[in-house]
Amino acid sequence: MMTKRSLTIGDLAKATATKVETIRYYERIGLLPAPARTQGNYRSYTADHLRRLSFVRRSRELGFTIEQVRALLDLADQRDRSCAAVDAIAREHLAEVDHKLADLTALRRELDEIIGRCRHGAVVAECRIIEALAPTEARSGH
Amino acid sequence: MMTKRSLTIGDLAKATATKVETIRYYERIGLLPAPARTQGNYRSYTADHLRRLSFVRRSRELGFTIEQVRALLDLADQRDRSCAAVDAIAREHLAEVDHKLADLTALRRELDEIIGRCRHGAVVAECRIIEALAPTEARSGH
DNA sequence: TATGGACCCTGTAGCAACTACAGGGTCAAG
DNA sequence: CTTGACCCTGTAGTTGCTACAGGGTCCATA
Repeated sequence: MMTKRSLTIGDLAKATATKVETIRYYERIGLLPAPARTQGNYRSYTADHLRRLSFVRRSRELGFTIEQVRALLDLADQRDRSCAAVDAIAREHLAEVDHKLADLTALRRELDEIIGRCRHGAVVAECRIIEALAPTEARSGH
Repeated sequence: MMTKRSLTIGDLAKATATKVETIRYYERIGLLPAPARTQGNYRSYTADHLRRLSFVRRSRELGFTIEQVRALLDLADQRDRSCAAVDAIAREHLAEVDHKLADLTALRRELDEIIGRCRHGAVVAECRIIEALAPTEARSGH
């Protein structure tokens, strides 16, 4: 297959499953270099832009923050530097993900427990879910 | 123990581990009713406010959105209505949490796999993590 | 009585990471 | 030559707060 000489912002959007507005946003915050313009002032992207945007999107999918992506891009550009810094960012992110997973798992358990308590008492006044949400010492009635 | 007649916003903040600004924010968006004011124009809260704010905080801790909390509060106020709607909101939220958990678990696995690939090749040019972030068809070299 | 510090007030701007307009211009097909 | 799909800039909205700035109030102590 042959590669197109240049891409419009719409082409790039389609190729990376990104919204046009998001691409412009990435340019504004300096994550994607500003491309050349056509006579009509349209952005004209190259294969390099496509590579870079693909990298950004993949990293974002994996939950890296914009700042982490920025750091990864900087590192990726310095091809003679040690890989250790890249590893560190990825491991740090993994730790964050593990933390979130633990939080979410605990929350899930609690929510499940609360829902399980629901005896489908006819009315809200006897609803065990509502009771569970109202902290003990603030509960009315007793 | 005896209950105080009224609470300042600071008292309420301490009692519910909420920032003062957050309480004012809840009032602004209509989640907490505007309390009476003192001569000096200070907010003067009652035990009802404390109960309601506690409910809000607990719900937020469990990951309900503001709009869900609003719905739960409305339902909690209509004490003669069926408990089914409360149950529905809670179950919907549980489904969302499960979905997030699944996403995060998949992401974790992928991230772990990518990091595991790192052979600590001396330089970024050979970094398997960077390679993994650059999608296959956009990878340079082949 | 003055004053200091802790508290309170309003209003607005900032955060992350986009998304969604409004109000235009450009371009290719028919 | 017009229609419709695309592109442009700039700004405001989203969620759920948080953080000021620039004031006012209250109370205890010197």
